Amino acid sequence: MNKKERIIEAAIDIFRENGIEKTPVSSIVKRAGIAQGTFYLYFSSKLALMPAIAEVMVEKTMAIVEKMVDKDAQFEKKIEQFIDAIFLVAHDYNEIQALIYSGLASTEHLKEWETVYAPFYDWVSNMLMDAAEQELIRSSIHIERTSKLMIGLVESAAEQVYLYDVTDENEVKKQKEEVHRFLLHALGAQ
Amino acid sequence: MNKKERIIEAAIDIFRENGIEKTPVSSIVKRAGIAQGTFYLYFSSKLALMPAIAEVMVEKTMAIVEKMVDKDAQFEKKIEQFIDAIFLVAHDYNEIQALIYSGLASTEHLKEWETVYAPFYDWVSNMLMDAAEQELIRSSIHIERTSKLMIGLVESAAEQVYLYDVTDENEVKKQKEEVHRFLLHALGAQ
Amino acid sequence: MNKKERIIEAAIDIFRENGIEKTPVSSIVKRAGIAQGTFYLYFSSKLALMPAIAEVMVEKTMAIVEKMVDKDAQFEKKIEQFIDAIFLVAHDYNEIQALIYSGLASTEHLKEWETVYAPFYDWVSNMLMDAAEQELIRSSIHIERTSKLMIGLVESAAEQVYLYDVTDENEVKKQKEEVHRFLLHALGAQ
Amino acid sequence: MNKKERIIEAAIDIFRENGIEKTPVSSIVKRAGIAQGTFYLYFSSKLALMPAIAEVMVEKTMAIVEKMVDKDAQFEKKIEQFIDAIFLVAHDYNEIQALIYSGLASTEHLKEWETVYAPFYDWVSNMLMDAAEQELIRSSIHIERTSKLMIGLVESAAEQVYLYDVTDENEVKKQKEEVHRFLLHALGAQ
DNA sequence: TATGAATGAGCCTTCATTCAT
DNA sequence: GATGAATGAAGGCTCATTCAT
Repeated sequence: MNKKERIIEAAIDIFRENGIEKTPVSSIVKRAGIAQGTFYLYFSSKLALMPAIAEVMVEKTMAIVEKMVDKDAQFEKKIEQFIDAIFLVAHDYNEIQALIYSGLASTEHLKEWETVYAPFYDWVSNMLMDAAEQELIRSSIHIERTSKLMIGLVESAAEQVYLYDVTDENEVKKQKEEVHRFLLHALGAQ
Repeated sequence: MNKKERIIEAAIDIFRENGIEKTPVSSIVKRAGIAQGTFYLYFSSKLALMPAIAEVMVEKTMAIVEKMVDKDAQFEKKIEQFIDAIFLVAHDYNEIQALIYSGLASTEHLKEWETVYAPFYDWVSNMLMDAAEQELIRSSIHIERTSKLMIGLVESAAEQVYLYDVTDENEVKKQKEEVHRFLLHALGAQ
Repeated sequence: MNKKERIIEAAIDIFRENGIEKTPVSSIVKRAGIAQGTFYLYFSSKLALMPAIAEVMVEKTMAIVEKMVDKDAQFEKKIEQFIDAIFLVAHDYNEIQALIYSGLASTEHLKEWETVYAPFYDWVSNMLMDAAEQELIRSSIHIERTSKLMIGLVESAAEQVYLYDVTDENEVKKQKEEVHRFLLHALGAQ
Repeated sequence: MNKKERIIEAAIDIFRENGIEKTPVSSIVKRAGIAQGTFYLYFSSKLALMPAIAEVMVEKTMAIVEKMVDKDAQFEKKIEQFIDAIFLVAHDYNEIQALIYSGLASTEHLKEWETVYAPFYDWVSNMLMDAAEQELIRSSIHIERTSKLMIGLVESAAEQVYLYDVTDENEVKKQKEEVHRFLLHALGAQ
């Protein structure tokens, strides 16, 4: 693995453990096994790391979603699998997820983040579009807007569960079911 | 206004302007018009300020929501007003909101935050309960869980709009309408 | 002695030993017997120290000049004493002198430096004016300009001697005499 | 042009723009169009570059002086042209000049610098010697010493003008005239 | 209670220099 | 000779916190 990737992976790891603001560059480079100065060969500043991390996080998220959602399943099932996937990501990348959506990172990179997120929004949009063509969801839906609402809903639901160290699996299951029902009704799925 | 309140108000003001991590205690006390050392008479550390801020923020949020949502309006209208209120709060307290939900503040205070948020969840729960009693929403709803989902949905929708400096009022209006439709369907409102 | 003065004196001392660019703030504060952070209570940056140092240096220079130049001596004698004084200062504050005239310090403070130097220029101007009134020097002299030339001449002469670690006292004496003759002729002194 | 020369020229250029201490080796090599490591094939350190620069600077200075001072002109005219030349150099190479005379560069290379400057001192000495032989200047002059005084005088006069961003051409002209008169009298030129 | 000068640990960043290719 | 990625020591500066008054 090249140095740049090692920096990003190391940063994600430590950010998950200690939070972002509390993580000095020195920790990142130590974990990455490189010298302090090397960091700045690849990123102009600590902040410039963020878009790269967001990108990797989106890739990870999409990989999990694509793996868990069965292309050929029924729509209801797909939604269930989608929820499972998002909850899994939220569970594993609690801190990072929070960062990415919180906008706490410098506003200078916000524009880049939209670009970075585009593929994920597109993926959900496509799923909705298929459903719309098959008339499985209500016709009044604006696909792009709704795809974002859907992602926001499920992610915030997952965060609510995991942010407070919920370890009761049953509680998680019930939350997922509630989201599932909520979402299916929202989409007007029969 | 006593010193403690002045500290909190000053902190909220500057956090909105400069972000939280970039706001030193020295700025807060300057704005509050007190001495540096005085801060520590009221808060044991900079971090200990956060729950107090969250509390005030929730109070502000509830004040706005209660003011904007007409108790006697029809359910659909109430939902619309609720969305308007949350969007307004998100617009004015972008950065703070982000903090509160992101859990970026020390995990030590997370428990307190749940307590702090309780009244807001209760308020929404009550609104849903009324609607449930009048059979205005589907019976399969779990009130408490759904109240959180609802808040999460609307807040994330608002953030998606305001995070990226959207100034196009028409765009905001469309987003609100989409959320409205989405939410009414989710609740099974006739 | 208060902290600000201690910083300035410490800085002058270490600058003389190690040069300016090679002196870290940490050395200055250690010598001054204060904490690193305290430095920044009195000077906004390392560079902001320079005008204060220049001021102290000018004060030191003027103190020596005023002490060594006998108000009631004859003009020729006064010039001799003036040269002695400048050579003494140059000998003791080699490095600092170099700094002050080299303009290596940030151009941002150059304007302040002119102000700082003003009293020294004035002092020499007054000496020349007295001589002019008594018709001891040529009438074609522009007092202000010439006072600066005179200072520049003597200081550069002293630097030429001391910059290269000249320890031969006889050599120094001859240089002084040459400057004396050069200067008296330049001024058209009879 | 070979690499060594390219390094020197590049260094002089950037030093003039940004100052010496603020110029990293990386900038020099970039401007010179060579690799970072290549620098150290020609100079053992950044500091070792200084004598080479001084040498080139002296060459440039002498080239300008020799070009501007008319060998066959009258002595008074020659002095005027000499002053013009030094002012021109000071104007163009402000920062570098300062370095060279300030001794701020490592004292380890000071000896070399004297050698480097020798030809310039010799040139002025020769001019004075010619004048002395023709009895155009006072006989009490010690040629070598006076040549250095003369250079010191004119350069400090030029620095005083250009250090403070004087752009008023008339002011510069007056300063030159004052120096001219001052110097002619100092030399006892009829 | 209130003050605010003082502290000093710790962070981000720069940059001269090295060395494997 | 030439390269340029990598190094890591060092420096300027910030800021939460303390404490004598």
